Amino acid sequence: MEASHGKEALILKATLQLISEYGFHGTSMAKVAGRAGVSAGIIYHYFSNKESLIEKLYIREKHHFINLVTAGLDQSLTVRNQVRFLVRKTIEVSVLMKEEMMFMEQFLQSPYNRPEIQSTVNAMQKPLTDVFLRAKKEQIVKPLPDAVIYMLTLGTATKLAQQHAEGAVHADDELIEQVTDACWEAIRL
Amino acid sequence: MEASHGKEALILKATLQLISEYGFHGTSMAKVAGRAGVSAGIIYHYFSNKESLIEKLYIREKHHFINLVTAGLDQSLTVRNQVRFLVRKTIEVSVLMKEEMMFMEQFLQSPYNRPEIQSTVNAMQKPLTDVFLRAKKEQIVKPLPDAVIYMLTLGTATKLAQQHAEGAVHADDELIEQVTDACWEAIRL
Amino acid sequence: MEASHGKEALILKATLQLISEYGFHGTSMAKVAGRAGVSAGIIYHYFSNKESLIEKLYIREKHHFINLVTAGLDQSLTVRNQVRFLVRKTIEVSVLMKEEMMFMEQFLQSPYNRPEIQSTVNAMQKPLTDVFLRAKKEQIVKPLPDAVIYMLTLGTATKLAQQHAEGAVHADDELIEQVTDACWEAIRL
Amino acid sequence: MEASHGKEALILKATLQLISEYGFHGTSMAKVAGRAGVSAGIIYHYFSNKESLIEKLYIREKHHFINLVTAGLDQSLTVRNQVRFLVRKTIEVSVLMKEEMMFMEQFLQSPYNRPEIQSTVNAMQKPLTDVFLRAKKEQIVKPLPDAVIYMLTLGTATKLAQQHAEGAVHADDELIEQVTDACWEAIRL
DNA sequence: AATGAATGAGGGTTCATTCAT
DNA sequence: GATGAATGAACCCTCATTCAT
Repeated sequence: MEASHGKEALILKATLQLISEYGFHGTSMAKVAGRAGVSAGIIYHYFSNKESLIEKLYIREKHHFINLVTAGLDQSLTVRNQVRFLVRKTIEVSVLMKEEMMFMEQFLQSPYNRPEIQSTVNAMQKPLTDVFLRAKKEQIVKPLPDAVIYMLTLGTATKLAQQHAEGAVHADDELIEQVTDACWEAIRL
Repeated sequence: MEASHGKEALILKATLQLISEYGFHGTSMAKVAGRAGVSAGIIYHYFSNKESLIEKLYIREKHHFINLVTAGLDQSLTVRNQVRFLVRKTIEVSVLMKEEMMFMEQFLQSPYNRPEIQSTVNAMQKPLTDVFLRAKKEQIVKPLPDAVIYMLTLGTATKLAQQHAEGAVHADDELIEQVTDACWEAIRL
Repeated sequence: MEASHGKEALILKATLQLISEYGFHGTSMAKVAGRAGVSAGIIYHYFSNKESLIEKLYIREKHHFINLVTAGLDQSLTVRNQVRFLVRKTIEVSVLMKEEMMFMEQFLQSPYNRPEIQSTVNAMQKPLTDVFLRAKKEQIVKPLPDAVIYMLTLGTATKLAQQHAEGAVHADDELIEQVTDACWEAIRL
Repeated sequence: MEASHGKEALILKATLQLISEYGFHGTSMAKVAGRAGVSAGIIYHYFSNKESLIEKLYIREKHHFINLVTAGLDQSLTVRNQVRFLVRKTIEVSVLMKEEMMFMEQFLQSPYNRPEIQSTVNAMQKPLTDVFLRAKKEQIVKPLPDAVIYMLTLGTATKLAQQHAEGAVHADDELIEQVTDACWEAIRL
């Protein structure tokens, strides 16, 4: 019963791995099939084309990522602490989901990215962005454009995980706490 | 002698434009030749292959970028103000050099990037990184790993320019000053 | 027993429609299955392969077509009027059976056509060709090869229907009568 | 000097042969390359894609065909005799250009055919169609739609050549004369 | 120095057919 | 009888690179 969907999952997993390893350019449908242990043709049974395969993978991974980051978000905390929670969690989850993060970063700069996709993602991110909006409304963070606020916090968090993945730094608990501090200092009023 | 370098420059310029417009995947050697107004074959007279062409372009643009950012760096300023100068200048230059920035960002995540190239770049960046090292030594910024310090300042500065290029924000003088502040707050002790 | 033939008929009908709409090249077995509302696999229960499906469809449609054209052929008429009857009827039926005609025309020029199939068809056409043979024997039409006689009459009749289908002409009763005249003039002695 | 164009001609020739032998469906670009003795890639240096290759071939062959048919058309003849000349010549040329005729016939029913192409062809055919228009104006042929007139003459002429190619009849001088007669009888007033 | 024709491997995709269920 | 997932060969096309001119 889940065997029928097993193949679709294998294809998605293989795509994720290959793109994180070799990039979009180095990931052909034939390689995906090979890594997934299926024939090339069957991919088109589950996905209408390469673009659709990659889009669906992106949406799925982004969804998963957001779920992990917002899981355990405690609304009874102060907004300040909710912001810090989200930054810290973004780093932690990004560090753990190395392949997924590399894929998602690459996607953003690939020709597969389209405004409609980011609209979909923005809608999914609402639970997350709401916290930052509230912080701005309560005037505990600077009155900067939303995009700048996210860049200074979640963007930085993601970048730290990238540096960790590249081996440039080691993101242990202490460093994660320090960077969470730094992000907060960047936006606090 | 100059004529021959003229053609090399045309090729590099065409490559830069095309990659910033269409990405690596959408930039074939034939298109480069077409845009540069030269034959496809002659590219291989100046560059041994596509990889080499793109590497040389990256090094050249990075060099140019660093020169522009560090130009006018006043050693008589306080270290704090030198740091702020570099952050502000990084934003300003990045905003002006849109195509170059997009190319360099794409390069970093492309399969053309290699550790040796980043070593070369790191050497070029010494005048720039020295300022940050001094700031750390003088204990006016947090004792974070160098990579993290750069990420929180120059990385953020670059990212702001990207957002500006995408139209997500408008990087006017006021916003540039605010983000420079934010970066400084992130790393100051 | 009837239910099973119902599915076979659906498949044949879908094939006819699709080929008349999109041609042989644009008609995949998957599309046939979709249009017929059956699974792709079941087609191979009724037909051993695509070639066989198309052959059977051709024979069936040709048979149907000949039946319609020869229905009502009155042996008590003069041979001249029997010939004219057949020409007129060929035009009329062809105009009405647009899809079937387009399919049969395409079949003739496709790689699915084979001499054996035309032999089978020729046998079916005997009631029709007999009239022309008698006309030749009675020396009321020119002593041309049979194939030429058919070409000048039935071939032309079919072509008129094609032009009608393409919209190049409008085959109303008057034009049908005129072309019937023309065909007769072409072969009469 | 003509060597550079030699390859384009080889490709066109190979395409013509293969389509006349195996039809559109049986003629892959790889087979064309093989038959022409060139690599598959070079075809796209001369033609932007398969569609363009086939279109250009069709236009070229049609042009050639019309030139041969109208060559030697004597305006000092009576219109009746000019019509007969064109019919006879159409048969003769079609019989000689077997491959070209089969290709052109297949093209008409292929998905590569488009209204714009037929417009282009119609313009080329003007010297030919003008003769028939004059015959209608002089009221020596029936007042039938142009398309029907062409069908009854040139269409039939072409069909005879097809039958000859298939071996159904042998189009010798006598038969050609007889069919020319028949076509004339079909349309004369 | 310079051209652009030529190659051939590899790209994404389609499709007739098979087979476990 | 019936399904539709699965295969794999073939399809059209692109591209970095080479080489005769």
